[in-house]
Amino acid sequence: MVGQKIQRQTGVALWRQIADRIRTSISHGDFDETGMVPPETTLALQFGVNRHTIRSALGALAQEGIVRAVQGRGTLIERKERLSFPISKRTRFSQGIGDQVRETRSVLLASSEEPANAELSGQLKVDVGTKLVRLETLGQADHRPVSRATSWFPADRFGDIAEIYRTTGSITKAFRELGVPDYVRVVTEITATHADESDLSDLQLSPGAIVLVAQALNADLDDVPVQYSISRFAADRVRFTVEN
Amino acid sequence: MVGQKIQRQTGVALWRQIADRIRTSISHGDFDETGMVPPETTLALQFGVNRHTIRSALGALAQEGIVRAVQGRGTLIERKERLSFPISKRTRFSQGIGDQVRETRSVLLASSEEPANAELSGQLKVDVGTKLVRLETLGQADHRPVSRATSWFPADRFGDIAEIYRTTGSITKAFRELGVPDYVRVVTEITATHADESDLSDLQLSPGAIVLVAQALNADLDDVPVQYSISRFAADRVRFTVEN
DNA sequence: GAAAATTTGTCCGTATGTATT
DNA sequence: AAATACATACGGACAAATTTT
Repeated sequence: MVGQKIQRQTGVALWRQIADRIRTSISHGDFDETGMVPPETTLALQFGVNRHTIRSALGALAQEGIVRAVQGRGTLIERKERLSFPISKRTRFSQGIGDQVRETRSVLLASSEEPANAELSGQLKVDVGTKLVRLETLGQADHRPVSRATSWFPADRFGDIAEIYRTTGSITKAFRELGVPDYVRVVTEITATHADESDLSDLQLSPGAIVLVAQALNADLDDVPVQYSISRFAADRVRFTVEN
Repeated sequence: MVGQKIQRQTGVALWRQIADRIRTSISHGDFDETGMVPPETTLALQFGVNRHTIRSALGALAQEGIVRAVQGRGTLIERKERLSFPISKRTRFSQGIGDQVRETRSVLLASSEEPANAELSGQLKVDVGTKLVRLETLGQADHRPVSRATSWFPADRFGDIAEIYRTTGSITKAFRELGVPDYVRVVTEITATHADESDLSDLQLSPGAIVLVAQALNADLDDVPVQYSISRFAADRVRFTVEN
């Protein structure tokens, strides 16, 4: 918690910087002994700001459901979560975090058909204009959203994948039904950026939050690309682990 | 460039959000045809803000050395960088990005000895209190800082690593001189957070920027841990790629 | 070369958000 | 709760430099 100073006049309000730092500390387990955030006056002293500013920060965290202020007692930590997502040859959403949460679920938000543009054709190794199925999905762990993904599949092989996914809630099962018994992760690209508007609503984030973006390519056992996806994770809820 | 809307009253100033988006577009190659950013009036219309707000955003990017405004002509793109860092069994700083830049260099910022705490002892598989060498290093590509790392090594095997690293500028070479001909990446954990004060100065970032944090464990060929490191990368300058 | 159009630079003022006291 | 100071964002107007016509 200590260490870095708060920056003024940077385009990022003090209350937001402090909220981000406290959120990180909570997910880091810094306050696990008491289960509470330090008193507002203590935080104000630590961060070198006025207590009002601390209250703005804690108010934002309360809005996110991370803390709950109780008059006379203090500010209780309601939730601290940072799921670990393994990235490997056999990366799958539900299996990877299955042992960290009670229930994982995938929800189909939307689906459509669209022609491959330059980027998609390059990734999936199809001609530009080839028909693709696009799925918009939401990954949940214990009823809380953790990832929002857009996936593309060649329509000739996987034209019905939306319907199968809707009923099974699993890409792996949908692939199996469509004649792909197994698939492997070819490459994953990881970047980070600020949350955009749809991240905010889909992942239930507060504005200014950070999202980890994973662009992944999956191929069948003959090395033919079957899925290209762009997944966005709430950075303060997940961590990627690459094991070699 | 299009897509997400700009968020108001979120604690993150509009000019900062816009600067982040333009920076991403530049590194994405969106303006490669002209080598210039669109005119301020065009951007103002696109983002739905006043031209002055666009000027604040472009001013921040000019401060970073990414663009340069020329009266009467437009705003020229000076530099577009997003280095790709491969993460694999044989991950090394200089080799991985060697083909993307002309020159890579590592600089030793500081070194010290310290006893292993609970976390470090768990990672390096040594007893708590075991003497470790800590190195603070800065990775540069073409004279621009890209990563800032803190590394720990067991002092019994690598007591002199600081001195050797200072002269060679390479962990790989230092290991070799100290009897470790080769080493492999065991695991890498990736998270993202806001830049802290030392990130800002070491990586020459503007406040509010995002850093990708990679916690890595390296082991020798007998699977004995030799290095645990926490590296911080400017998120808008790098991308991690995991190839399976 | 001259005029027009385009684009960045600077100035004024006003309203709102942020942070402190 | 209120007063104060500063940062942020907007709107308009004009100047200066460059490109286009």
